Amino acid sequence: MDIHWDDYRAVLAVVRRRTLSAAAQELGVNYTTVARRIARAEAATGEVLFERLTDGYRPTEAAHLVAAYAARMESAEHAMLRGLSGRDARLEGQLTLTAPQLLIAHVLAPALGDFAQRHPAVSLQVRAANEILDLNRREADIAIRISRNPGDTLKGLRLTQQHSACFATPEWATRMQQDPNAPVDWLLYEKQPNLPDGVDNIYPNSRIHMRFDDMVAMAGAAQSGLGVVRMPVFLGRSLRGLVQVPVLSPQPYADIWIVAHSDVWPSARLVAFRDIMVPFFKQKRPLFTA
Amino acid sequence: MDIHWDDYRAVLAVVRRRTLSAAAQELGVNYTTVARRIARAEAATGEVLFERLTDGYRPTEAAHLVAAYAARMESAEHAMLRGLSGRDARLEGQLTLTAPQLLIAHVLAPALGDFAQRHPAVSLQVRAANEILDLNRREADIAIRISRNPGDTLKGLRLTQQHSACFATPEWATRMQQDPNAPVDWLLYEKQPNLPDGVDNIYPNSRIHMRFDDMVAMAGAAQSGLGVVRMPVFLGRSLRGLVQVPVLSPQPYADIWIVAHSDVWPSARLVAFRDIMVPFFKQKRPLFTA
DNA sequence: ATCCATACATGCAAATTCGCACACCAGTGA
DNA sequence: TCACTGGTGTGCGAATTTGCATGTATGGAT
Repeated sequence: MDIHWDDYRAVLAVVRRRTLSAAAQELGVNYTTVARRIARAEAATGEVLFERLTDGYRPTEAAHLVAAYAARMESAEHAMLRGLSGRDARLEGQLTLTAPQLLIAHVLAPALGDFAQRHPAVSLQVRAANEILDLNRREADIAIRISRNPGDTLKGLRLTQQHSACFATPEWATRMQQDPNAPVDWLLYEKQPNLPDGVDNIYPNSRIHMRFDDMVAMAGAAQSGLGVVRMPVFLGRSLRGLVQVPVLSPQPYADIWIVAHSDVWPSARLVAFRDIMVPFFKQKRPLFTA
Repeated sequence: MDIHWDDYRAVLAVVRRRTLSAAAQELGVNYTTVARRIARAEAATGEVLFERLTDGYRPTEAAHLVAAYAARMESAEHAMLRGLSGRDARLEGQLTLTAPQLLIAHVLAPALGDFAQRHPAVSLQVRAANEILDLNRREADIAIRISRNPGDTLKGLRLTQQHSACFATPEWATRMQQDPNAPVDWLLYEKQPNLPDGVDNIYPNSRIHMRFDDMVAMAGAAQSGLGVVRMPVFLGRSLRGLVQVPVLSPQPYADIWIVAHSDVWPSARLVAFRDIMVPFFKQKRPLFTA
């Protein structure tokens, strides 16, 4: 058996990324190295794994087979790393947190500072991602998420419930209070593409003014007076220049969870992190609810 | 991620074999290389994986964890290799067969010669093993086995049924025929440690003379006149100087199967091999049954 | 038509990895 | 006691692997 397991990994990377260069970037090596590993893998398996095209490597059926099993090997590796991480009793090294940008900026920051101060040997890496990172693949060790349930293979604690409400500049608020028939411009978030329930009844002249794929941008727009936004109350209350608009009562919003893969959940670093976050959110609860 | 997958493989090998040297042999590299890979794995995982003792490496708990997942990676690799092998349509390269020593020697040989002649580009490797090789791990591609069922994850065809009977030198046969009360010495095979059913009634002066763990040795003993042996009829009929002893009627014996892992089953080489073996055994069937 | 970005192939020098030789240690049997 | 076996650690030169620089091809934008 004269094949390196890392050669399988190269096949997997090229099947995924379709070019040597992209695969090389993924693997953190030079692309010529990837080319050579592919060549070795082909020699060892006795199969042609890729068609060399001018715009990339096109995987053959055999390469897909190899890649499928290499992916299994990779997920075994991830499971191993999670297992090692989970039984790690040291309060040192790295800890990667992912959380929504705005939650970090407006709520979490002091708690993170507290954690860093209490555990100076742990270097905290914060990934303020809009997308959901894959905790299986250890893109982060732990996540704070706004969602209805913690996730599938993940373990989680509910940090707090939340309400949402509608916010805008004081001018909008006054206008809406004085004349429900005045036109109301709404700013909508991509992921919640409809007007809040009941708005049409109370403000019949509502219109959808803009749609955003980004909360920060949308909040900025609201602050500039472009319209009314439904958002979690913690956010509306934290943003300078916004007030809650009347009439529409706050509604339940997705809860805030702290989640991690069950394998890494017991690690000392995560225990320490939760020990700070849970009381922190308990104390901050009024900020999140109406 | 700066760890080589082959380092995991080194950890697995050392956990299995307990010494660097043995692991190195398993991996086909120098033992110093294994030592260095272990060191790298420890650096990468941040865990102490082995206690360096004077008589070997003693795995820590962390090493067992790593090894467990590395074993998963290994079995994924084996599955991959089986998959590649199974879709291989070429009638060239290597084909490893395992079968019981005596079956090869006394029955199979001409069929193997036939195969080699018809498919000269396939180099047939024969492993006449007494133990059962692991087809999952590709210790052989295909096996001919004497057993009651083909096996668990394996696919198989029944080549023939079999009978067993009792054989000895003609002297024994004559003596037993003339005087059922004469003492009869039996040679027993380790795996069938009791006298054949009914023997005590017919030959009340039977005694267990010797036990063997090896069929070849036992057959040789029978040929030298040391006693009576129950064996498959094909074997008794093939061995010079033995005759079937009277009175005891032939009994059903475990069937002969040709088995392979279902992944490799469809490969051209295995198809070709079965295409020779199946008719061969059909034609030879009288040899196996009473 | 030309330029540019992006892809792969290849030759060569640098860096890394590997195997060998030797040193050392512990246990075992003569 | 002493040789011997079977284990590990280390230094050094050889072999392998890697990265860089350069060359070539192709498709799209100007």
